[in-house]
Amino acid sequence: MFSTKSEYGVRVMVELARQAGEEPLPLAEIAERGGLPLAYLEHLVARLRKAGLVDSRRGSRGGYLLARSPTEITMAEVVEALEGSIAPIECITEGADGSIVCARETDPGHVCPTKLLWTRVRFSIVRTLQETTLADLVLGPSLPAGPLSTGPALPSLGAVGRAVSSAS
Amino acid sequence: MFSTKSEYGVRVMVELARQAGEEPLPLAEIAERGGLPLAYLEHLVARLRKAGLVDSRRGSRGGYLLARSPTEITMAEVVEALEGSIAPIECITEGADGSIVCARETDPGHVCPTKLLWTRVRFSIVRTLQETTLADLVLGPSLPAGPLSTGPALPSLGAVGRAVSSAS
DNA sequence: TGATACCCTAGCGCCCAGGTAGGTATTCGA
DNA sequence: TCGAATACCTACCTGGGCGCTAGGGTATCA
Repeated sequence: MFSTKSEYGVRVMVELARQAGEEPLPLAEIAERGGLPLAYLEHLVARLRKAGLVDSRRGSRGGYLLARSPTEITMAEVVEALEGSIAPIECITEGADGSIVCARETDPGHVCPTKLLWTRVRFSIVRTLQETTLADLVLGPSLPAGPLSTGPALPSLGAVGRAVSSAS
Repeated sequence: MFSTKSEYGVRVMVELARQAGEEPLPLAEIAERGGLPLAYLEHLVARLRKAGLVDSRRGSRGGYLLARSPTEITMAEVVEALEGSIAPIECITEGADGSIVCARETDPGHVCPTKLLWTRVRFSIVRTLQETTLADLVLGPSLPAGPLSTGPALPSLGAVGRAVSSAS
């Protein structure tokens, strides 16, 4: 699924959001708070900057700031900046015109029977990422266990064969 | 994202669904039709069999059949059987009781600010996989662009929140 | 009795996520 | 004016896992 690029990158954004309106936050500070490797964060924050999600101030007393209000930054932007693109499976990509392209449908006339599935999955992921803003994460625990948050139940999943084997 | 295990495995299931009710379908036949490596498919179909999704007949004139009707087989079952678990990111797993566990929340009291995001994403993926049955893929293009399909529109946030909360 | 097909275990190569290293450029405070 | 602090850049390394192969064994049918 999503790599640690997204995991770390989102954490960086959350830290910056908590700093909002104040002085720029040095990356070393973020790395220390989260126990994350500084040198690696530099790569990630570079992507965020090129995507226009954060601004930077060089030199002493420098650091990073959000380029916009947390309410105007969606997780879709953040994750796409970090991962490069959002695709549930390799054979599915988004064309320049926004259409979904399946690598298995090279020769026209042959329809990929699984395209419907991956298109649906991709759509639901993108929609969720677009509907979640940075502000949602910062407000975080204040939410009284929101509709999508930590609820224990995934009702029918338990009925789905043996429930997740990897987690103990 | 999902690996080719899911990609190939779902294709195998679709081929079996198309054969439904008839004689068992040899794996070599499936491999040839899809241009997929036979020896690799054997690993995948073994998982599907252990998950109770397909039945097998050994010997000459043998092969594989669906264990149930295509309408009763969800993609959540198929993907979970193939991938082992469904998690958008490594630090998120599903506990035995169905609750979502975040590896970053080891010490109690410390709340992971990104858990909300990954929980939402995971939930939307699982829901989509559960709502899509094997029959949907076999019928394929006959569907008039269902609610989750390729439509460009992005509905409002509130709608999804409530829809999901009712499911739990 | 052979041919067909499922079934199991072991192992291998390549790619890349994840991280390190070392340098340069810019800004601030004293 | 200097040096500390910080962003910014390029190159490199490394382990693990995905995707696949190899080579058997075992059940069933003609």
